[in-house]
Amino acid sequence: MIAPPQPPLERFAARLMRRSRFDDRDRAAFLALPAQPAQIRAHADFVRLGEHVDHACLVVDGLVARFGQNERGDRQIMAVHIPGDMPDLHSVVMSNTGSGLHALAATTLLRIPHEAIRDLTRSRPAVAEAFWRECVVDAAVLAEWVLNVGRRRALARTAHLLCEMAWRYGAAGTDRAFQFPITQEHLADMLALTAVHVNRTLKSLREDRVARTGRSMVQILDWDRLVEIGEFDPAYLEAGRELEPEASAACAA
Amino acid sequence: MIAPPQPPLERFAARLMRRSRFDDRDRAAFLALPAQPAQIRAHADFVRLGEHVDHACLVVDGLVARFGQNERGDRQIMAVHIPGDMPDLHSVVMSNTGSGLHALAATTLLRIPHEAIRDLTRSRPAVAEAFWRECVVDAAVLAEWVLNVGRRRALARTAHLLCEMAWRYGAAGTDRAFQFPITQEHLADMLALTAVHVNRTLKSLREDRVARTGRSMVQILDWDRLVEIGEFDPAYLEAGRELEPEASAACAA
DNA sequence: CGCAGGTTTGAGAGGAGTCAAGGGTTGTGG
DNA sequence: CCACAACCCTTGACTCCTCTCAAACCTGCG
Repeated sequence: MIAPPQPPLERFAARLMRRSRFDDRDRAAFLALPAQPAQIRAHADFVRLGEHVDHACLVVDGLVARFGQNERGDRQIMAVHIPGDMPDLHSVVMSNTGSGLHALAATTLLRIPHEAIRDLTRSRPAVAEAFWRECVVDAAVLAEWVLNVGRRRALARTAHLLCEMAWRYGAAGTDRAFQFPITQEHLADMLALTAVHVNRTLKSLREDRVARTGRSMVQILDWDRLVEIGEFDPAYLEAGRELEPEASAACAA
Repeated sequence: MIAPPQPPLERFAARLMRRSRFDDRDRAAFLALPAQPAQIRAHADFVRLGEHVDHACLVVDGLVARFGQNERGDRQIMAVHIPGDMPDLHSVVMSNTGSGLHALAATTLLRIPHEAIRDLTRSRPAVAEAFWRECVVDAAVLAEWVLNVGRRRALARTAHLLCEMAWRYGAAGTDRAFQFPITQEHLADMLALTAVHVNRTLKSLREDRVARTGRSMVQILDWDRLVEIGEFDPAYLEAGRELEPEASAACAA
């Protein structure tokens, strides 16, 4: 069941190689990974809470959230994954994580069997290290979320999230915009606020001409102020990038 | 600079092998890791915020917190590490994490150079996978902390933390106790509360005869109620343990 | 056109923060 | 062995950020 190299896998390989060094054989072995495409409709939970999975997925297009919930059913989104991310790469070495995956928008995935990934990492140490590093970068984002949710007020917290997403989409800067098709309810689940309070917070950012959020877009009107309000420092997102130190330092505050 | 096998490393090897499979050569290579002991006094930051490190540490004795802080200087503890843990194993593949390490109590460490760990993982895939898995387990705890801080009230949040620590110390159960030498200030930094509110919350647990906290000990008076209040489910702590499914399931709620 | 889902706004309640003071413990030095 | 200092814990009163409940308003779509 070896599939021919697919463009999304090529893109992910390129992404991995920004942070980790692959030789030609690593790259070839990686691209030989079997992968099965899947379409997920918006607002579907495609991995339920606590479910065991035997494959990891790569986001080709769309937006995916990893979530948990308390006993009252209040959801908490713990991570957001954009195209090029693998939301549950961790499941390769720990198959039951107790969290679920939800499509925030219509999403295209590539499913890759755990078994194939394990075989690959056992034969190619550089690939194993790259996957390890991806998981560690995800954990660094998670750590920043603990800080954000725990020690920042609603306004700073919201601004910080917008900064993070803008940065990850490569859209950091004044008068830039990016696709972010989520409801205020979903934002609330990311920020550990209520939808009502998210609404008021976004209103404040809008009225102060800092950022404007719409149905499916976020427009940044004043990047510097957004960074200042959100206490944003992209170091935690860039830390894995020893390989191209010069890249994307241009739009920093 | 190869050191003779040290007891703490032996203990950590045993711990790794609960979750990951090592053969004799993996184990021998692991035990040959060079390690330098270090004593840290209580309440010292031994890795400052944003500092680059060239070694990872193993907690031999004591208690270590990984922390971040907002611009006001409010600290947020993102992880607590007990003897046998490696608080910054992630730094092997991502050397600048933007968080610091703090000794919550007098602590003995073993420092292991990144270079040695990298050499080991490149030659022994099983060890690389074990380290990857350890990082993923840490990330699972981190994800649970996002949920805890984001979606649980002070009482539940505090109870959940006590449950987690009891479980990790192997002291889960009614009328059991464990060493946990931290101040209410430190608890507040873990729970994203103020010390004053932590105090009131602990008072409530004490008065309801659920748990009693002292200077250096936590006594659990009613494990079942503590689990119920904290909505605690140890699945996220046990998920990495495919190798000994029967172990420590006895004290569950 | 009308419905469903999402957004916006208001009013009131409540959980946690802030400020401040007093009381305990622990450790140290005289 | 006592005394003191430092640190931590405890409690009260008040404030304020965020939640809750509720209603009205969009807006895209069947």
